[in-house]
Amino acid sequence: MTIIDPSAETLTIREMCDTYQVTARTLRFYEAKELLAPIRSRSKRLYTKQDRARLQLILRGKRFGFSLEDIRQLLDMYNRNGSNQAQLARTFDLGQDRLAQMKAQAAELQIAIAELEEELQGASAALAAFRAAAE
Amino acid sequence: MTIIDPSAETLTIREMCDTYQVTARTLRFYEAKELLAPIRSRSKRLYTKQDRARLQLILRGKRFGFSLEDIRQLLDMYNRNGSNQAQLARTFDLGQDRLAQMKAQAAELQIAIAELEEELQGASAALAAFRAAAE
DNA sequence: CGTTACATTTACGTTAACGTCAAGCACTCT
DNA sequence: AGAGTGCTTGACGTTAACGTAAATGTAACG
Repeated sequence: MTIIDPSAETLTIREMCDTYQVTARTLRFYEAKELLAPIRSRSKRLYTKQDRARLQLILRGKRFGFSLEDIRQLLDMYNRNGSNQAQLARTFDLGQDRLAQMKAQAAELQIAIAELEEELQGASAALAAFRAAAE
Repeated sequence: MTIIDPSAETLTIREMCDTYQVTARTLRFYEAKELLAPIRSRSKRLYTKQDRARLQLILRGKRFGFSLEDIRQLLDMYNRNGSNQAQLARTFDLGQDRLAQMKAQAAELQIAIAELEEELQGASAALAAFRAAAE
């Protein structure tokens, strides 16, 4: 028999919005894209702990510029959804590719940071000269 | 005979496309957005060495997810366009902010890389188990 | 039972960064 | 002169990730 679990730590859509700084539209949009699947209590959405974990992963993915479609596929891996070997192998490969991309991006980013710092050195010197002249 | 224009320090739009792997539409689009300003030889665009340098900066900026509008502002800094102190100071601040953002992004990226690597460890182990069972 | 306060669905609007025609010059070769 | 090619300027189309508005539902409060 299925117990309804009164201690259900579920959040309403509004509580989710406040907690994670997203709009209700965003949550429904993610659901439409099959990134989330909250339970429904008579036409209302209820977000479980798993839903919240998924949302956090989604938001983290977005911070790195991954598309929602990318994220949807990555979520499968994080969930070890790959119940069969072929599926698991595919998501594994996908993760490998992504990892390589991220490392490349990190390397480029380091270079860009160094270059920008150098630029700012020059700008800083120019500013100092200006201020000295304004004396 | 066709003169090859020995002093040709300029490239046509097509040569630019081939050299930098962008479409003509893209180059015209950047021009409309005031990121580029090639000279015109009787209704035709000619790209100078400076134009090419700018394009390279644009493309590099894009690789890091900067918007074209962001890039347009950064170009001002790279060009030391800030002929007056106020302008220079503003672009300098803009660069500072950008640098901070990039460093934060780099830090987050490192964390994400570590996490993803860990995930892949698990997935790899699961795959190995599968293959062993298939023996 | 009416009002207030959110929820939900449906659907059109928005922005960025181009893609994709369409129609017309301007050459150059034949 | 005619044909072909490349370049030009519109101008509408496209995708992602939501925003925003309208119409409707429902739950709790007094």
